Formats: sequence, C-alpha cells, structure tokens
Amino acid sequence: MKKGDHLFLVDGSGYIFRAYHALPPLNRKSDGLPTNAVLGFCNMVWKLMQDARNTDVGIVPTHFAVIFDYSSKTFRNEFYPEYKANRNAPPEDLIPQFGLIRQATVAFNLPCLEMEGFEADDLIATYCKLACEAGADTTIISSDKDLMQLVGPTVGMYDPMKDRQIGIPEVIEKWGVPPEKMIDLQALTGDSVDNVPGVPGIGPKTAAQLLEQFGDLDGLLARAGEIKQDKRRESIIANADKARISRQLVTLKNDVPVTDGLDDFVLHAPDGPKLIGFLKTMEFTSLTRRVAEATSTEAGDVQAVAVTVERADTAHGPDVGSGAPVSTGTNEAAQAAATADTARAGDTPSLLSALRLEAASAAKIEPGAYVAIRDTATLKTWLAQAKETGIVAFDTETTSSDPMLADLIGFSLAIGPSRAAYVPLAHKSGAGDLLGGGTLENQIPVREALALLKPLLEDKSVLKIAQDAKYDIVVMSRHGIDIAPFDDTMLISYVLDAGTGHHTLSSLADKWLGHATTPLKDLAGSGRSSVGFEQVDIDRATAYAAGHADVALRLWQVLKPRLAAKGLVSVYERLERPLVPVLARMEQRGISVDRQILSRLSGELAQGAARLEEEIYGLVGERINIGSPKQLGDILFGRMGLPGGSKTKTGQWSTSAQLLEDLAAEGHELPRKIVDWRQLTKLKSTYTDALPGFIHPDTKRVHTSYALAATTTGRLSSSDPNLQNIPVRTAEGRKIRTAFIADKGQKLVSADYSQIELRVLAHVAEIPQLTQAFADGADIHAITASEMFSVPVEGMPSEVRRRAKAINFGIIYGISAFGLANQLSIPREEAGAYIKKYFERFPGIRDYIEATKAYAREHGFVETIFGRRIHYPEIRSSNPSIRAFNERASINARLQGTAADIIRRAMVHMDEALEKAGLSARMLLQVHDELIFETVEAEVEATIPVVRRVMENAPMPAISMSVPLHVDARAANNWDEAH
DNA sequence: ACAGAAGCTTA
DNA sequence: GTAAGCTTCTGTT
Repeated sequence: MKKGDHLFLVDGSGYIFRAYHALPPLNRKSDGLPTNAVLGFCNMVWKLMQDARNTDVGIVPTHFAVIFDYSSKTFRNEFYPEYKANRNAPPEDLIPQFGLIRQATVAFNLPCLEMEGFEADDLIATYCKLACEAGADTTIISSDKDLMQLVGPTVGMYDPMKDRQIGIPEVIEKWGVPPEKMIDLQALTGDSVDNVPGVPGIGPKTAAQLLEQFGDLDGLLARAGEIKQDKRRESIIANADKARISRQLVTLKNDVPVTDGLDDFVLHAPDGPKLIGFLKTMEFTSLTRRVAEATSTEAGDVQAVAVTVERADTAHGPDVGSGAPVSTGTNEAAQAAATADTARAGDTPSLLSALRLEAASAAKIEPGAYVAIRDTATLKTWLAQAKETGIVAFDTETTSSDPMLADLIGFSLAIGPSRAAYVPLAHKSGAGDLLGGGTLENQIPVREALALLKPLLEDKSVLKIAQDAKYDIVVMSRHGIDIAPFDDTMLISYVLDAGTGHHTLSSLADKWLGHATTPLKDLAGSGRSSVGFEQVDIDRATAYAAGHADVALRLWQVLKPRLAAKGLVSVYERLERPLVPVLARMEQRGISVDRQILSRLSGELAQGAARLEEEIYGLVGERINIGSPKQLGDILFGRMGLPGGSKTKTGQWSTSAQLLEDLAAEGHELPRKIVDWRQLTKLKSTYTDALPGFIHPDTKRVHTSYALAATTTGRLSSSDPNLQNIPVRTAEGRKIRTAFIADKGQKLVSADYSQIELRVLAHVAEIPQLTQAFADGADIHAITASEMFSVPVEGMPSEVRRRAKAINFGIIYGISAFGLANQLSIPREEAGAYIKKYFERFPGIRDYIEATKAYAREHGFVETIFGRRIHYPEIRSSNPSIRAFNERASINARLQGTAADIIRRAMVHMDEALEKAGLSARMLLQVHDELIFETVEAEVEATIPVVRRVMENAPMPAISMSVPLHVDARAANNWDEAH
C-alpha cells in the first residue's frame, strides 16, 4: 500500500445489527431462513463496490476489508468483567445471519477479518494506523461513535445507511470535541449499552464543556476541585477511578498482532459467477439481476451454491407498466366534454370551457417539438411571434426554490400547444470540477437575452401566463423586469377548486391534461447528491423547461374559461391576481432582524435549558433524552407510575403539555420542568437559532415566502421562515419579537383587526345583539356572557367571561360539545348544556350553522361573502366523524375565508392609498389579521390613519357590512412594542 | 434520506 | 372544535 491508495474498512458487526433493526423482516421463500440483514449487507457492499468503479462519485477505494467481532469476550473483560455484560442475546432470527454475512463477504471476494480476544473496532484501529503509516487514506464504513476517535486528516467515516460522511468537522459538530478528545469524552459519559460506567451525571454536553475548560481528562481529574457546580465537582472527584477505567475500555487497541497485511486487501473486480451463486442461494432476485448485468454474467447459467436451496431462478427483468395511466382528469374531461353539444365554441362560457377541455385532452404533448434557442436571431423570431399572438407562457429555471437567492439559468416560452422553447443562459459543464465548470458554449449572454426579453414581458398588449407567477416576478424583478400583465394558472385553479387538492403544475397537468410531468429530481438529483439547474444537461433542461411553459399554456386555455363559467372571475381578478405583485414586493423588502439580540437570547435559553436538564436528570435518575416523547412517556407513566396517563393514537404514552400541566398542578415536580424545558428548547431551536440563517447575504434582511394557494380557506401561509407564528403569548417568547426591528430613522407600524371573525359572524348570521355590541364598541365576550347567564357586565367574574369567550371561539371553529369540554376542562354534558343555552339566546347562529351545513351538503362547497368558494368533497361521507369534521370546517371556512378576503382587499388597495397620501410606508408582513409596515419616523402619525382607513373600509364597495370593522394600530422600534 | 408522529408556535 | 409551518425523534430504506 502506498500514498494515494484508499482503504475501506467495513465495520461488519456494527452493520449487522443496524441492518437487522432497520430493515423489515425477510425470509427466504423456499425455507423461511431469515435474511434481512444479509440482504442489507449485500446491497450495501455492492453499492460501495459499484461506486468504487464510478470515478465521478465520491471516494474510490483501492483496498477493501470487512471486519467482524470474533466473540463477545475480549481482552477488556480481563480487567473489567462487567464490560458489555448487560448485553442481551441477539434476536433469534439474527443468529443464523452472522455466518451468512461472513460467507457473503467471501462471495464478494473481500477479506473477512476477525481475531480472538479483540473487537472489530480494535482491528479497524490497527489497520487504520498501518494505512496511515503507509501514507494512504482510510474510510471506515460505520457510524459508531466508538470509532470516531480514529477520525483524522487521512481517516474518515461513512455511514452507508444515511449516506453521510463523517470527518473532523462532523465529529466536532455532533459531540462538541475533536476526534482526539473522543476517548476522554466517552470516558466521562460512559455507555449504558456497553456497560462502560463513566461519571454519573455527566453527559456529552457537560463532558465537552469540561474538556474544553480543562484540556483533557487528566487535567480535569487533577483540577476537579475548581469546578463550580457542587454536584458535578463531587461526582467527578468521587468517580475519578470510574473515569480512568472507562478510558481504558473505550480506547481502541491499534497494535493488534494482525496476520494479514494491507497488501492482502487490494480490491479486485467481483467474481460474477461466485457472487451470483451466493446471491441465488439467498434468493435475492433483484440484486442477482443487477450483479448479473454489471458483471456481464448470465445468471441462468450459475448454480446456487448450496444444495439445500436448489431453485430454478429466472433472472430476467420485470415487466414495466401496465397500459395507459388512468387519471381522474381524463374522466372529468370526458364528462365535461360530453356536456358540450353541437353549438359553436364561444356561445357560452360553460360551452367554451367544455370545448377547451375536450381539445386539451385530444392534443397530445410532444416534447420532441420543443426547441433550445441558442442564438439571438432565433430568440427574436420567437419573441416576435409571441408579440403577434398576444399570449405567451413564461417560466424561469434557476438554482434555488427561494426567488431571493435564485440565479437565473434559463427561461422558457410557449406560444401554442407544443410550440415551446427553452433559452439556456448559464448552463455549466463539469460537475466535479473544482473550478465549478466553465459556462457552456452557444448560450445567449444573460444581459443580451434579458434585454431582448424585457419589452415582451413588460408589453401591456401581451398576456404572460405563468404557474406560480410570484416566483418568476420576484426573480425577474431582481433583473429589472416588471412582468405585466399576467395570469397565473395556480391561482386560477385555486379560485376554481380550493379544497379539492393541490395546485402545483404537476397535479394540474395530471388532473386536466392527463399528463405526468417529470420531477426535477430526475434531472438534478435529490439530497446530498443533487446539483443546481446549471449542471443539468441542456437537452434534458429543454424538455423539462419548455414542457412547463407548454403545460402552463394548455392549463390556462382549459382553466381560464371556467372562471367565467362558474362566476368566479371577480374573485380571481380582485382577490388573487392583484395580490401577487403586492406580495412580491413584500417578500423582496424583507424585514430587519437583529442578530445580536437573537444570539443573546439563544445563550440565555441554552443556559436555562441546561439547568433544567440537570434537574430533570436528577429527578429521573438517568440521562434520558428529554426531547423523546417515547422515553419521557416510559419514564413518567411506566417507571415512575404517575397517574392520569393516556395514549396517543399509535399507542404511545401521551406527554402533551396539557397533560403535563395537569400533573404539575397535582404537585409533581418533574412535569413542570419538562414543560419549561420544552418551551426553552422550542424557542431556541425554532426561533433564536433558525432565524439568523435566513438573513439574506446581500440585503441583510429576512425575506419570508408567502403562499397564496396553500390553504383551503383563502388565508395566506408563510414559510422559509414562517413569520406568521413568531411567539407572542408568553413573556419569554415575546422577546423574540424584539429582534424584529425597524431600520435607523424608521419605525415599525403594526395594525390588526380586532375580533374580525366574530364581526364577520355577526354580519353573515345577522345577530342583532352582537351587531349592536360591536357598534357600541362593547366587550363582546362579556356581552355574550351577560346574554347567556343573565348576569350584568359590570362586576362580571372573569371565569364567566372566559367561558363565554371559549364558546365564541368555539362557534368560529364549528363548535362541538367534545371540543368545548376539552377547552374548558369541563364534562361534556356541561359543555353541551352551554351550547344549548347559547343557541337559545342566539337562535340566528344556530340557523346560520344549519344553513351552512345544508348548503355545503347540497353544493359540495361554501362561499365567503365575496364569493370565494371552498370545496368540501367529503361532506357527504357516510363516515360520521369525517362528515362532522367537514361540517365544522365548512362553518369555519365561511368566517375565516371572509376575514382572509377582507385583509386581502386591504392589501391590494394599501400601496396605492399610501402613495396617494404621499406616504413612503412600506408593507412588510401579513399575519392573518395584522399588517406590519416600516416607515420613516416623521410619517408615523400620518400613516396610521391611512392604514386604518384602508383596512376598516376594505369590504367596500363590494360589500357594506352591518358591523363596523375596528383596527388597532401603533408604532415602535420593534415588533414586540408595536404589537 | 425521507416520512410520519408528536409536539409547539401563530391567528 | 378551524387554519397553517417547523423541529425533533423514530422507524424504515
């Protein structure tokens, strides 16, 4: 072995156990011999060997060996008999597989090593050292932490089941110490599985911190008296000998007197017939076939090696496909087309819709007709034709799903069915090239292409069609192009069919065109091995990208007429389409987030959580994973036998906050600490630690992404990051909001609707008492309580108001006695009585609920007061619980959806109103009933009345509500104080 | 690597 | 009892 060689050492014993537990049980068909771990092992080794032949992927081994434990007794037992003494015997169906896996190794022509008295890990350590001395690199195929001490500049690990490389940084990331300190860390933490004692009360976090402070274990033990925490200091002093013996146990022996030399491990090409013989014996048909193909062996000619399992194996490929794909869309297409009689197209919207649908299902998609445009002359021809036609579908291809980070790689155009083209701009070659690969030839320079494209995209006389136009609008806006006018097939579908499924290009193509789109991962791969779109081959990119434009155009042809046919044009044109540029601007603006505030909070939360962790470990008596509901449930209700346990639907003990709160109220100490720990770790992981990662490198602001068509009710959703669930209820959580700040000289203005859904309820259900109460500006929950319980509002006990408030919210959610009982922690009978009483006092609400259910049952959808439709196709289900769920959802949808429509209208009108008032305020965020703006300090006082006016009058002139809307607004330097 | 469950955050 | 999205753990490829 020499420098440049690469040794692969497979931890065979470690892999056997992991594969056995990870893979479903598998038995040889002919005699029931258990083989799941054997198959897992063979697949893994085969994949490693295949990768070895593929120089494009990963690391290429030149030497290869598989290493096993000889027996459970090793030299460690001589000085510590308890070592691994508490190991259970392996499962019965694993035992026969140990021998089989050794035979598999031999069948693969690989060295199969083991030595009496030593663990596999010791052999691995020894060969690592030898390889290192020879100047070669080593990769250990394992993810066992016991081996991480071996990681170094020339030694890495690879976890084949998670496809993860483990190097020095990964060890530090996982354990907080570099590999050379892993021994000391393990000596401190111990290992309950291997019965390594360690120091009680010291886990990986504490151990890492101590090693950081004291350098190494000897330093720590020598200066243990300096440790501040009493318990920790005492434990370490008292258990110093345990730590030392633990260190001996976990230190791998790297001078095992091995007999084989590294040169015996040279990797040879697999011996096809030998390997296939074994695989056929195991009856692994699929792997046999793959090996046969790869080794050019005729599997049928190879005999299975063991006489006991003689079987005529046919190693031919499986049949693929079973006729034409069936899609719901083709049925619907056929139905709709059938309603079209002989009248001419265009006579009525319904007829046009039907004819379009018929045409769409008839016109097959022909990717062969797509062209790649690679010179300006051709591009100009296409752009001219698009201008002539007046309609063009447009789609961008980029490097990221986040439009603020996406680099433009190309764009596609479609001007008629199958008349689509892709314009590659920045495709590159050479995926593995350290220089990133050069830009490919024969691509129009980006600036030149965009200069030609800009007039078309901004041409008022040319309609641009896009699927999810907001994405393309943001990307092109960053290149100085304002796409207008446009239609969005995703939004048209959303208006037509909210509640019936997703509105992605692929689902719409399947539903309406009976066409299966190619997933991006087929071109660019997925996960760790994925590449940017710039690496995708231009021919494949053309089929993909031009296909998207083609499909979008066809969908538009089918869907657009349906808007008119169903009376939904105004919903689309007033509530959906105009919101797209508004949201695009909000996303591009982003909001400033103070890194330092979050960092300080993160530190505080970490400290609080660490303190609670130690306290919890103390109470539990061992270092459980507090984040594991499974372990928590077993400890609380199993070992500690706490009362009141309930099970989740999967049979696990429930450890919900509600349940733990109840236990805490009974005086139990542990549940309270767990609830507190959860709050701190939640705030830390979801907010203080995650948010800084979203700060944009250029703008230094956080740009969320709003989804327009993700909810059934018409609400927006926010993601990457979600800025609609920033904490507000607790004082601790609200601190997160102080990190959302206005820029220097500016203020944040927050304006939120007060009780908007209850106001909508009062309006649509026409409830005189509620309408009056809102008109009077009264306390709505107190009025409700007063009506129900005949008590005066003055001096009302807070508990009475609380119950009325819960009922009001319950109505909005489609009330049930079960849910109300849960919310108020009262018996279901009592909750039922409240509801009955409520309906007696507010009969209009019962009428409203019944009318909504009847309407939904009859039509399969409900509508908001602005005409938005929300479908509930399962409302006629014969399953009572599904039916009841859909009834509650439909009751809620009219209210939540109407409120969503109102704020959408406000947002659509807001920018123009501000501009007309000469104000520079910019809308940044929407949180369902709240809008957040940023404006210069001097304009705050002028801005608030304008914002309030637009929001409060948002339903006008479409609807004049019988209930006034009320908006609270205030300004401050951060979101916490503004809210 | 990915999916589902459990849990928690918001309106 | 409604509507969302994100993180961690767990089991399975």
